[in-house]
Amino acid sequence: MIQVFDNISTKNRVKLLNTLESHTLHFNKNNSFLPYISKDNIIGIIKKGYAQIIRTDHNGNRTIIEELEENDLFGTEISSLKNKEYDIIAKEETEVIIIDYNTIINCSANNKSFYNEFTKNLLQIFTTKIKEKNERLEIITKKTIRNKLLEYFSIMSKKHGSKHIYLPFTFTALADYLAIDRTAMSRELKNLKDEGFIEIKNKRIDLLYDEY
Amino acid sequence: MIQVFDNISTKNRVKLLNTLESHTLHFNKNNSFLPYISKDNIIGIIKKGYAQIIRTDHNGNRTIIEELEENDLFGTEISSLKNKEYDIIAKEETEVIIIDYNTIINCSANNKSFYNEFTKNLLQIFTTKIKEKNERLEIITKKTIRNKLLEYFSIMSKKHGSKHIYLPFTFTALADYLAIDRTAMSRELKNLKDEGFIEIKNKRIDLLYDEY
DNA sequence: ACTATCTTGTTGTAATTGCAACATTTTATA
DNA sequence: TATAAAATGTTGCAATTACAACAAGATAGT
Repeated sequence: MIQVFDNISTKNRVKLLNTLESHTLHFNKNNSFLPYISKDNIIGIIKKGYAQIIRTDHNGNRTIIEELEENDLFGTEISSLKNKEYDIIAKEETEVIIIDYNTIINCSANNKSFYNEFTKNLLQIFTTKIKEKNERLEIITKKTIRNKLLEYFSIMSKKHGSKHIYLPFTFTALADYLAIDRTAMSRELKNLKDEGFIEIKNKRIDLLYDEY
Repeated sequence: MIQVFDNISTKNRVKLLNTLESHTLHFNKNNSFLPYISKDNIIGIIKKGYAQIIRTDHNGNRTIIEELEENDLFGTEISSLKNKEYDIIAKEETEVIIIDYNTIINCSANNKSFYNEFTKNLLQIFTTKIKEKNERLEIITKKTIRNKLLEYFSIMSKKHGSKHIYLPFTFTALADYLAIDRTAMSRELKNLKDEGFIEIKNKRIDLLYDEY
């Protein structure tokens, strides 16, 4: 997977960050980014450390929306950043690079290769993000829990070319991803097992059918 | 809203399209694009005309996913293009520019301003797309029809700074957008009216509450 | 202006789902 | 390793929702 600074030398990275008038913030464990990010239209890059985008709904339930590791990018969920439900929390000592999105767009460094590499990298990262969101929409727009699960299985199965699906996260997180109640999902998974469509061993789901 | 060829002169546009080894396809009314697009990893631009991305579900119900007008872009819903449920249909005489996505990324025209403008335009278009998808996810992940509607109203209201919302499409299309049954939505809209939360006049919805 | 097609509103009903409450197990962390 | 926190599985039940089947109104195409 492409990352923001791919094909940009360490030396040029410094030049790039100067050109883009970036600044770096430091956060200690469990500190929130948001109070220190004034503008909404920014891109953040995790320079070092590890953070999480957290959402707290009106019932007080907290969900991890995204895990941010070194070189990961945040801020494209732009409409979300000013949304009071969201917060970004450093889970360890973390350094963050903040760049004004308008500077990226209006910057006149078109003749610098490091700048053009950077925008190309962004382009690819964004393309991937769009694909991921399409995928999730594809799944969530199915009307029943069963069909959401089957669509999810189908996509995962195609992606890895296998009928053995290894859940990349917990079942609780899967329910969040599918935007359904965890216990209702649990019930439906049991139904699928009982009807002989799937088998579940820990985080591995085996598909026992050919097509759906 | 930014378009793909903004800030690129007609002359440079020709150079750009050569550099990117693009080719142009012509379609008559009601013709499908897909049989003529071999690769999956492409970007299409509507040069002239008008087309629709259509989805046909397993029940045979057809939904318009997106309307494509001059200079509009398709193909970022990349995972969708090879999905058999989807089709793109010319609704009138239409010309389409096809560009291999890999050519855009691997192209070595970094020194050409028209190329850099183009990638910057793409960047902005993609950012907008990501925002739109986030917005929809934000809405669809709400658990009840009522909350989906209220979230939609809230976003539309903020976006236009008004409590008068003008539906940009039909109620049928709104139900599709929210991924809910149309008649169930209709019932819930009636409830919201009866409880004094909203008023509806044609395609205009007035919000009678302050916050939700 | 006529006709076919699309949109909208309504209602009954069965099926699906969210929620609450709980017991267990697993995983983190002091 | 002890203890707290998070994940999992289960079940009953009330609330929500999809679906089917209409009727009536609006819109578009010829």
